[in-house]
Order: sequence, then structure tokens, then C-alpha cells
Amino acid sequence: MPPNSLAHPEFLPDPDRSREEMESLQRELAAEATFADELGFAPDDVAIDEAADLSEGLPPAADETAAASSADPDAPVVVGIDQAFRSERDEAVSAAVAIRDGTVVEYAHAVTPLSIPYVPGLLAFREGEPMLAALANLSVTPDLLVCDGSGRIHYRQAGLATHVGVIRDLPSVGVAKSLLCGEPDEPVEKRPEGWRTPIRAADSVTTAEPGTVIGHAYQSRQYPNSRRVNPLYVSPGHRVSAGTTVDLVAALCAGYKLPEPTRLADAHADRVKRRLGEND
DNA sequence: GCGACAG
DNA sequence: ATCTTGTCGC
Repeated sequence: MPPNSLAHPEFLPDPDRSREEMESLQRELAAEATFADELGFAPDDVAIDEAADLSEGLPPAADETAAASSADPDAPVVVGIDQAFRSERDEAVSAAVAIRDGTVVEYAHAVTPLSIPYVPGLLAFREGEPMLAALANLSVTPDLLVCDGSGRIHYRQAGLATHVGVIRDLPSVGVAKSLLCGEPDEPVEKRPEGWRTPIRAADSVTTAEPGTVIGHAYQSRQYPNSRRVNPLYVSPGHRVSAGTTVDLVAALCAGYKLPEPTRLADAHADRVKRRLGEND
């Protein structure tokens, strides 16, 4: 099965499709997803210990030909994907940043017209195509995708990360800043850095037995006193278990709330959007 | 009928 | 997501 979006045209956006049809497609897609570890590497293998300094712009992509880098050439490639929007033109600017052994090895992006409005639960039909377009412009092969949004934490266990992971048949995890559905085992307020608790399926998750662990709340960053930071809501996209997903995200965080791949993709998307705005 | 709802 | 300055605290 060729790892490209053409293998699953039915999951691409179509303005004429009804909500019921899209929900049906999501149940089919979720049935193809694997929520068990099929990675080929461990969380430690992708750990990032030093956050990039974005105060003076994004770090340059490491020059592969100049073997002056101390980075491990055999380490897994983690790709962070995020989007920015040109609301006035109804276009999405999606960015993909490939990182290997803590170093950026490639930046890619794509500008895609949006055909579907944002509807909670159907986000993948709006943003999935742009994300796949940015991924297609990457020359390196990803070993893991880090998406901005939910994966298994979804009404039909078919969030954005699952949608993209299944279409490309690549391991993927979803990192969301707020909870779409499901219930945390414990209250998430004011938790120390590193804290985590399972998110279990409730009645709103129609395709899972209530109580099934579909993801975790993870406190990636916290301040000693005063101001509080909300936790991240991480969940498996494809080919990863819920437990390994938290470990992967924990390994990819380097001092900021968001994991480095997402943080850099976010900055790259904004940079591309800004450059586009200067001209047309 | 009302509330909830990734980006 | 996006519209946006200052501001509180490490």
C-alpha cells in the first residue's frame, strides 16, 4: 500500500459530503488504526534535551552534506506539523519540521485552499489535506508524526492525528491544548511538572467501551508558584499505545509547554504566513 | 430545550 | 485558529 493520500481519496475533503457520511468515514478509518506500539524505536531514542532558542528566528536546517554535525544520523526522524491560517483568503499554511537527534534537518510547507468549515469532531476533513500537502513536500521519511490536535481522544477515535497517521500509515501522536471528550481520572488543576493522568472514554466516545484509556492529560510545564499552566492532552494517532504516547511527548518536551516538534512547526507556519503576507 | 465541542 | 499591549512573575 503506497504511503500517500491517493490511497485514501475517500478521506479527503469534499464539500458535498454530509456530516453523517463524514462520521461514517471516521468510523471506517478508526477501524484501520492501530492503538498498539509499532514504532521500531523507544521514546528515549527521540528525546530532545535542549530547546531551540527562537528569540532570533528559527534555527537553520542542518546541512546534511557538511558532516560537521554531531547529531546521530541513525536516530529516528520526528516530524512536527502545525498550521496557520490566512482567514481573509480561506487558505491554510501548513508547516512540517523534521527533527533528528534534537536537530532540525528539514523545513517544508504548503499553502492549501480550505473547502470545509471547522466543525468540532470533523477537524481532520478541514486540516488533514493541508497537513498531508506539507508532508508531501518533505524529502526525509518520517518515523513519527506529532500533530496539533487529538488522535484517539475523539468521539469516534478518529481525530486529526489518527486521520493523518492512517492515511500515511506512519506512527503518529496527537497533542491538544484542550480536551475534546473523555474524562480524566483525577482533576487536572495545579499539577506539578511531569504529572499525568489517564483520559477514559465516556458515553460521548461512541466507538469505545466506557472506561477505555484513550489518552492522557500531561503537565509538560509548570511554574513553582503563582500562574498556572494547563496540561496537554495527548493521545495515540496510529501505531502507538496511549502509554507510549505520553512517554514520547514527555521525551520531546524540552522546557516549554509544547513539545519541540510542535513548537518549531508552529513558528515555521507563522514565518511562512508572514512572508506570504508581505507580497500578495 | 440547554450545554459541550481539537484548530 | 485569529484579533492584540501590557503586564505579572521567574
